[in-house]
Amino acid sequence: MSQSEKFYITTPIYYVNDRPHIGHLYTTIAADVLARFQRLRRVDVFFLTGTDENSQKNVEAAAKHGYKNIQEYLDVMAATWQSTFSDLQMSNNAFIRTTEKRHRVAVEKFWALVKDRGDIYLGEYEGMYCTGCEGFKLEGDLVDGLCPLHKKAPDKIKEKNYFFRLSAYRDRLLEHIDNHPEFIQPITRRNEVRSYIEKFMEDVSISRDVSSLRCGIPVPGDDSQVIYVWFDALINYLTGVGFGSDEATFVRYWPADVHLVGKDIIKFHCALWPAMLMSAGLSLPKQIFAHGFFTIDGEKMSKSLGNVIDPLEVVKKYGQDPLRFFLLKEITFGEDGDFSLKRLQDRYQGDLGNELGNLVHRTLSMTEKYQAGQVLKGKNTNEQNLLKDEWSRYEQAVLKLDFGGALEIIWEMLRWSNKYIDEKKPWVIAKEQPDLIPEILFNLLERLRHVAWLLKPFMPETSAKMFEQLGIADHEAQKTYEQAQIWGGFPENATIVKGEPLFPRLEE
RNA sequence: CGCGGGGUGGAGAAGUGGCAUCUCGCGAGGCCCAUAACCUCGAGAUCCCGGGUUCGAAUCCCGGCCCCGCAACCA
Repeated sequence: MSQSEKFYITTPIYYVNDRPHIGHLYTTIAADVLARFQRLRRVDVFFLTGTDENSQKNVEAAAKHGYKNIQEYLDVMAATWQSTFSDLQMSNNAFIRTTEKRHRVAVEKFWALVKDRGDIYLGEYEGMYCTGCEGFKLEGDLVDGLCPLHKKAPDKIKEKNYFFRLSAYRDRLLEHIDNHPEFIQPITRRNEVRSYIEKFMEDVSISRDVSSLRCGIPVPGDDSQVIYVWFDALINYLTGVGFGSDEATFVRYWPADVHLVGKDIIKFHCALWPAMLMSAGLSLPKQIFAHGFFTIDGEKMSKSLGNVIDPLEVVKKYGQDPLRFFLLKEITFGEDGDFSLKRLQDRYQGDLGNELGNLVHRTLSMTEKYQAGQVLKGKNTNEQNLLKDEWSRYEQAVLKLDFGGALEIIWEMLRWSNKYIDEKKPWVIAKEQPDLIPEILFNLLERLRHVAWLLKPFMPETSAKMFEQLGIADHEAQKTYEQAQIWGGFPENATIVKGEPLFPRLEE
């Protein structure tokens, strides 16, 4: 927990063939929470996200949107993604685009390392190519030997490609996975990857004929070939921290502490990528954590169904914190789940409005009413630490990426407070034993101070508002993570600023 | 036998060898500081089915049934 400790976290880089939807935000928000949590602990964080621009998909999207110049389209879309993330106050330190010069330099450097190792060879890629799909098909894709989409037989095509000797790393990969249980999480993904490596993994083609691909980084020394998108894309994690351009930064942050990915791309991240790194003689990321996918009201999210949710629309109505809260509380991180605006509404009103917002509001109201807004310490105030092990349980949950569990601990604290008010009945005490009021209110306010701290990574706006309303924003900003945890740290004679309820009821 | 996820009170989920948990909803009561918010109590579950292992299974094993992803935009 010092500045010498570092934490490097990444999200996948996203295709820019469309605008960001709620699923992209899910991954990015999770990474943002971890980044903010580590910063809270004063760890030196590097949080990277970005866009994958050397993809045929993007070329097609550019054409569809009427762009003649692909780069122009990529620039517009990359800007859209960046502004969406910044509108949602993602705290990434950098945003990588794979069409940047520095990335090309990094990829070339990486290619050379792998080539020097002897892991790149020229081979022949033989496949069934459907001209309708403009893509290769596998046996299993075909129905009666025909492309199910275009109802015609694919052409057999032979193409010269460069191959990466992936299979040579089978044993080393399995050994690494077995010796590092934390490497692939959750466990179910580890098993999945393990069996893939053991039974199916083969050498992979890592280039394409330039004539069939109108984008990408040329193979060094062979302009007739373009580097395959995944081989190029994975290297972004190196480029982002300076590989090939800023050695000091690279040495500082690599290897990554966590690659956050969706469950669809684990094979690339857990097999291909580590093997590439082994080949290049670089160290492996410490962990790859795969989250699940969610459906929308029980149905798969898809453009054709028209149920794709624009995060900006949700944020416009509820604010970004409720969205963050919902995604991380409602859906167990690492498993599949379901997103529903109805349940988002329920949680907004229940968990946020009633349990949290109303608690803050009623506590502040009583402080105003009984103590003219002043925070006082009662005689016994500091002698009873009313916290147990919330901070350490919370910390352990976040480190396991059990976001729901971490939030649950905070909500236990809120329920404790609501119950405490009910049992203590300050409105009675105020009349009968007014000298006991300061202690009761202090216990409530102090607990809210802790809650505001714990909410910081999850709901940064709400946390900031709470500190403001409690009248301790400046005071708390001076504290270290360790100081914040000490019971009784609420400054005496602070003046609360009641303000508006945190999560006002919304018209349906 | 392509790969994977899942089936837990009315709804949504957690739990993955030891008294079945949480949220919402429902019923009854309490409270009046508060955003008709808060607190308490209650009803409601053959933990998909059938075998097995075990002192003990929602949890492990075997066999079924059913749902859902991936192979087509899509984290």
